[in-house]
Amino acid sequence: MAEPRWLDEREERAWRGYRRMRRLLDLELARGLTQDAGLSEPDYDVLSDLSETPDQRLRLSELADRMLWSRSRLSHHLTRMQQRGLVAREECTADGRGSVIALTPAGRRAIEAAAPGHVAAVRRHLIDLLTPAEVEALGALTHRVVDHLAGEDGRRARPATRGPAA
Amino acid sequence: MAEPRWLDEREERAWRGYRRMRRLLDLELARGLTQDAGLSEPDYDVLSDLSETPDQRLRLSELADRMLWSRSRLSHHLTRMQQRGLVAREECTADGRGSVIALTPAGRRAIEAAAPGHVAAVRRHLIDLLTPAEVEALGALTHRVVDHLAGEDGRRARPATRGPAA
DNA sequence: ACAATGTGGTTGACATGTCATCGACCCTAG
DNA sequence: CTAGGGTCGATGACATGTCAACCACATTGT
Repeated sequence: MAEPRWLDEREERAWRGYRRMRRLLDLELARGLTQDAGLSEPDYDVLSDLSETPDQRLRLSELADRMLWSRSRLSHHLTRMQQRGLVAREECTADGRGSVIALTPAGRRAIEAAAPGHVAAVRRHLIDLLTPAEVEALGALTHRVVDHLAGEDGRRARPATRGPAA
Repeated sequence: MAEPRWLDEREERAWRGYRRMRRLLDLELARGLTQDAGLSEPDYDVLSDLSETPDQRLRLSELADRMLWSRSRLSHHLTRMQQRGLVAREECTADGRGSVIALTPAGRRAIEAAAPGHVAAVRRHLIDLLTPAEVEALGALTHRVVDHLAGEDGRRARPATRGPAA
């Protein structure tokens, strides 16, 4: 691999734009969330995924898989959220090792309070700046990349250690 | 703000896709970098920005601004990179407070060794999966978002404290 | 039944990022 | 020239994420 195909001007522009957008958008959304809801983005994601579930509760590993987090990270984060009363750990009847994470009433209140402002921010700083065609293209392109990464070589890219690669 | 405009199906798809892509792509690129160059993504970014500069050196705050990092974060990170011999801190003749960050020979070797593989990975996992039209669209859309965030309300979204917004 | 092995989750040590603060220095007004 | 106020960068305390064990339980084969 002496000389690879470097990025041409357009590709470079897309790549740099992506990185910059990533950073700025993150800062802005995080700022909004903490400011008017006292939540971090990770907090929001956890609460959001939990609240979308029929029973308001999920096995830790199920939640970790959905979020693409390592179990370790999630466990640490849940400990902190639990101390703030946003979630609760329950025993798993089906599997003695397991841990079921449940949204508490306070957690539900927090996500319901945060969601409108957060969605509005996502619109204001991203979605509403795009044409319908661009929204469509972004959806298509990101899903293609995700499928690619989750497929073929995706086993290596997982946060959790699950690969049969030893 | 009782009931905001929630995201419709397409918007939701784009937003979720973006978040997932973000996470998976990051994991994969970071994995590649550490594996075959012993660098983290932040390391790579620092070295990359430094190496693109005519003199291989930049003022700390100039570098921080380009990277959209806080000076504090950069200072901490540079301390670690300095200990590994990748960069050096030099005194700034023009401003006694200032600090000039220089790429060391080892740093240059590291970035040159890492770049081909990294670019190849960016191609393999992103750019080459996109049609030319999508590359173009991604460039356009990200830049529009960046301009929006860096402009109007961008002063608030900066990592460094610089805004006259008090 | 029970050893061997695998999996779910937690934990501690450590790497990294954030925030507030500080000392050193620059700049401008008087 | 010098006092006041700002900026540059470093630092310490703390929040967060990663990695490698580890324990408890489940599962499998015999």
